[in-house]
Amino acid sequence: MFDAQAHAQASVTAEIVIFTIRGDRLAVLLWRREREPFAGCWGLPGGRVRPDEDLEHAATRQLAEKTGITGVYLEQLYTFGDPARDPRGRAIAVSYYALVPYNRLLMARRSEALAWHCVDALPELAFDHARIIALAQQRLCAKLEYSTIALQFMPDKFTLSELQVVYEGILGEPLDKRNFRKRVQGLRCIEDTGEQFRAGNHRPAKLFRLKTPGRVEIIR
Amino acid sequence: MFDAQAHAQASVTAEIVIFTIRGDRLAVLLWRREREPFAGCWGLPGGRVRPDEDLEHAATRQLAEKTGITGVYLEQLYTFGDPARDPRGRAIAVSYYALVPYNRLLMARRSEALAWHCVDALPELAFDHARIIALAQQRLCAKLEYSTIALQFMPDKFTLSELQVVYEGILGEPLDKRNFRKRVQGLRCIEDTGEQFRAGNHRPAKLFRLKTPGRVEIIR
DNA sequence: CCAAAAGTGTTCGCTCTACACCCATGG
DNA sequence: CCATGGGTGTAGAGCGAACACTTTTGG
Repeated sequence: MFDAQAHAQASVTAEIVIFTIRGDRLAVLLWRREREPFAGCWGLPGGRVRPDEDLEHAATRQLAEKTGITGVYLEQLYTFGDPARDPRGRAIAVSYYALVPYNRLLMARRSEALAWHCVDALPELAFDHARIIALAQQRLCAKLEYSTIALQFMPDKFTLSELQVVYEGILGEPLDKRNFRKRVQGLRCIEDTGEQFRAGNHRPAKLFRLKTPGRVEIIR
Repeated sequence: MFDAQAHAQASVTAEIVIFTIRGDRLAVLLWRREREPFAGCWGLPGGRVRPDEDLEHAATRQLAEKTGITGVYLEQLYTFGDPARDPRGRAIAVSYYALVPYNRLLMARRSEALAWHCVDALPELAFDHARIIALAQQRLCAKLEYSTIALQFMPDKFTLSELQVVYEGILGEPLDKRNFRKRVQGLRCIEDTGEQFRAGNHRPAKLFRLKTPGRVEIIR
């Protein structure tokens, strides 16, 4: 192993920014800390990377252990290593972000300590987690423009109006319905299921599905 | 400090992919390893992050110590943490990439152990460094499209033809001269110095400079 | 028949692309 | 005067933005 004297070894954690669309707004799943430091404060779900574990595996595991969520889109975001970011000592945070379909808000592992917070009304956050969330939001917003990442928020079947709400929730601005439909149908990533969705006193909507569910395409 | 028993602490290194344009091709600066593992093999310049040092500081320092290069564009790339990536034990590599103007190929710290290698003719590389370089190249190529990052390869004064060679070297394909000039001048990031550059039996070229040297703009 | 959301095409302006010739200089 | 790279404009195509009415359903 390495010589621990010459260079202090660091604690490495995986921290996960878990996004969903709640109602019509982008939200993140936060975890209320019980222990010091920042006891009682909200922070990102996350924890130590195990000695023989890949970083992405650690992120997937933290996601599953803390929230019960599995099988969702996950991508590495950035690594934070300011020596002062953790008062206990040197801690490297490898951050990830995950996108959760909005029909999975009911978590397997319900907990008082977990709650969704709208990104434009966040509480005080532990460590540098506010900065991590801000960066994740920025990245997500940028990826909307040149990839099909937003489709990862959708359940198995969804309507085009629902998809439009997702785009609008992330971008924070309204989109033109006709142009939006032309664009997403032009991506050739979704297909009509033939089924319809009735919801109220109005014309039913066609239900669509992803052609290749897990896949995120780079476009343009 | 953290409990070192419960979770083994990891060695954290900063590894730097240093790009330049040599001739008309994209090249990376590699370092011939003297010690095991991978002795005699080429690898990325890099080394341990110090106990009280920010990650970006570590990358800047490694760059300066190993190559003498300072004051260049540097950006975090990705963090690699496969438990098997270093045969000595757990090692987290926070990778960065740097862009060096091509008139700085003469390094302050010349060394037999350092050499530029064209990205499409790389030798066998230590650890997972081939993968790191491939990712850096992909990122650089993507950033050409939506930012002014290529200007970071330019010296204080440069001609539009030189700039075009840089774009072509990164993209690996020829560009139309007139369209290229229209595009880069439309960015409003460079200005005519009024000076000229004479180089041979032909019309001299106008010299341009960056309006705001360190700045990289996101475009489109 | 009324309210509510679903669904659908066309026009215009702009941007991107393709393309060829004259200019300034050194030898 | 010849060779060499520097410098310049225009036309056509494709793409994105703006914009309003008809359809289907439940009550």
